[in-house]
Amino acid sequence: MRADAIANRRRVLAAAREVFAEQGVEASTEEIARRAGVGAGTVFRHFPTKRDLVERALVEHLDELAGQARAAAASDDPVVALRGLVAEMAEHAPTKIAMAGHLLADGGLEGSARAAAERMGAVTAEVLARAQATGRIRRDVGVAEIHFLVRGIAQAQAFLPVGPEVRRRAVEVLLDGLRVAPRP
Amino acid sequence: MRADAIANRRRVLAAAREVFAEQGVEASTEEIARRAGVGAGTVFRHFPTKRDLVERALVEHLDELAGQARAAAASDDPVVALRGLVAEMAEHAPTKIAMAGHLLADGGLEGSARAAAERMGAVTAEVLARAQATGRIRRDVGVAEIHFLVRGIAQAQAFLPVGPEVRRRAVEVLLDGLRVAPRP
DNA sequence: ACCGTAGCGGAGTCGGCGCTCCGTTTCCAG
DNA sequence: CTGGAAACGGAGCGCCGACTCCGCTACGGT
Repeated sequence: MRADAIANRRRVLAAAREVFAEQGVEASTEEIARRAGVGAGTVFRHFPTKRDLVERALVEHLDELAGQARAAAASDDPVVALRGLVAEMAEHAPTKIAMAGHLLADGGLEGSARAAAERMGAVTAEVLARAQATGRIRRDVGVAEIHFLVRGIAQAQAFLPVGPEVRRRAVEVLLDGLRVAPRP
Repeated sequence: MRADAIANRRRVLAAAREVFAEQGVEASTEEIARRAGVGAGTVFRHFPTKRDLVERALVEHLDELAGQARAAAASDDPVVALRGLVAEMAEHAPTKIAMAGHLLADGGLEGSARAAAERMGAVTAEVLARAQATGRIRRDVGVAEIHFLVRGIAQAQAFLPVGPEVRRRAVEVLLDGLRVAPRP
């Protein structure tokens, strides 16, 4: 592969992530081409369908998130790690969610996207298990519930942007709900 | 207005709600016309733009929800009423959310849709205030946080359908988080 | 430096959807 | 019953976005 082709591919992917974050997955391919400084043809040569482009962008997003989560998992207090993971996901997930939604609406997650999602799930599972081992986090929730709740928070902001305090308090409520609850 | 026109209008609106619930707001107007057993022209005579159709469907949805919420508010225990409201919203809101999202992406909520949303907010505020008055629900959350969290749960299911137990547990976590929390 | 070819650009094609137009049908007042 | 207005149906228009095609550009091995 020629050097300029590699560079262009990278620029297209970067532009796509930018545009998807700003305008959602509905953004036109031409806008991405413009942002990347290439022609539409070039975009389609590197990513034959829009789905391929979204999929690749999602994989990069997920892997970055998983990386951050692994870093958070290194924290001494597993409960703090869980809090950090949830807060991080809640803040940065909206774009990712939109992309996953687009793929799901178009044949379901497949191949690399599914693999990346599973890597992410594995990290979450590890952090959650360690937090539960301290006895301070309720044991009747699993990765599914965590992802569900976080996906919710992320999604909710994507639709109707909301002040950072509201989001913070919402995350707080979620985290309190995850503690081992006193049954009144 | 002629009798058949009134009947057709109702059939179109009913079909629209059905189709939006099944396929999302992206569904084509023609599908709605087919389902209603009328021509495309008829749909557009009653609802000059797709936006009008979505808006009208959303208002009906919101008012039904508000009605259910008012019924729940009549419960003896205000905390039970809050639980009922949250559970109800979480289960039936996905379609509503999608419609609101579509309107927002196209100029924001306006007129009747905004009014209906405010009616819904008023009911939520009342239920929440009464629950907080018992001293069992934390006072640092407002309607914004409640709607935010519920919107999240609704949204999350719309994207990636999830078993009813997962949703139930998620709602449970949310509700536990809303209690006055012991600070460990 | 040279030239074969990988790669590029962007005008053009195709399909889908919102919306319009008008000849035809249906309702109902007199 | 009947005339005229109200309402209907669905072919057609215009636009937009995904994707293709091909003449041109410029990279890089020799």
